[in-house]
Amino acid sequence: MHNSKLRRRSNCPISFSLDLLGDSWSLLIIRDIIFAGKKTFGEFLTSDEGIARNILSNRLSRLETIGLINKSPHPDDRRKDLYEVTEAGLDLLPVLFELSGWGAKHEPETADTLTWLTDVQMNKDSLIQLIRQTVINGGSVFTGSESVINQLERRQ
Amino acid sequence: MHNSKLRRRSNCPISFSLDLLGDSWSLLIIRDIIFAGKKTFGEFLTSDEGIARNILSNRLSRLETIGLINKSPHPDDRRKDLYEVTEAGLDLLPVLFELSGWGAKHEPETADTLTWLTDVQMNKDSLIQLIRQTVINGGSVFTGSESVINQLERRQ
DNA sequence: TATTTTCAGTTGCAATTTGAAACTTAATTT
DNA sequence: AAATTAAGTTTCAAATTGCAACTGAAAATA
Repeated sequence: MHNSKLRRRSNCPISFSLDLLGDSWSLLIIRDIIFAGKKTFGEFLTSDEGIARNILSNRLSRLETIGLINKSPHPDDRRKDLYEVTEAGLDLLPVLFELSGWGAKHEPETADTLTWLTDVQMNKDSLIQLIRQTVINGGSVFTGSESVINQLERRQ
Repeated sequence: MHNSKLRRRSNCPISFSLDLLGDSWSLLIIRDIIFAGKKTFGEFLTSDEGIARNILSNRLSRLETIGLINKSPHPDDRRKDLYEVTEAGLDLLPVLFELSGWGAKHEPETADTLTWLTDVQMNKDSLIQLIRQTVINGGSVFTGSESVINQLERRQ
């Protein structure tokens, strides 16, 4: 609820980003939306990392306050809400890619998930643009018929 | 000392990176070394964000355990140690740049610090390579006579 | 319609982490 | 020899985390 930790520690942009995102869950939620197409509380709960319900609740409202995600009523089920990433949230794509690249390089066991990316013969900016458009249109990188991977396969 | 939190939550490379770096201090230490040329405990303490001594101590030993920094005796003062970034730590440069870019975009007040970067007419990979070499040689981005900014100025 | 199940979130509580300040020990400076 | 500086450690209160049980509303089932 009341949102704590809104004080900027310094005027450094890296520090500012970490003020908002410097914990081990926030970016995973953004990842889940963009890559796995997750949209509801229950879907976030099922991720491998096993976030606790109260932490999830806290992070979702914080991300909403910050303006990285939007919450809206689910059209088909009034118990649920729909969480979607904003443009500002999509601006984190390069951060996610670099974190992913670093992790995959330094713990190769984790690299399987995204070999597709390094395989893709595509300008990085174009790829990011494609992902943005896909997600804006309700899709995601990995899931759904209009997933980014499907689109890329179709193009080949 | 005993280093807790070494269990990987999942096989996702982003999650893995956050297992190691998902807090609000670790990346700031790497930033201080690379950008501000800080090398000693006392220098890290003076950063604007105001890290506490015990947290700093904890993070330095963790970063060393992970292999992102090296610790060695200070040649001129046996009370001090010298902390230097490793190649794996330098691999975080793209992450730092993207976090910086995101922060500067979404909180323009923090952008002053790095306008120099956006101004630089230089291939991004080349810039990163220049920074790596500079830091490997004991320099940093902003400080010292062989700083990256000095080198860039000389080139113009 | 009545009952059961599902869903999102909250609450309570123990364990861990954080943060500030005082303290320790060794080395350097005066 | 005495005072100062440096890197950490210790102590303790406050905040955060994580787990499990609970709640209330809506949906599904019988």
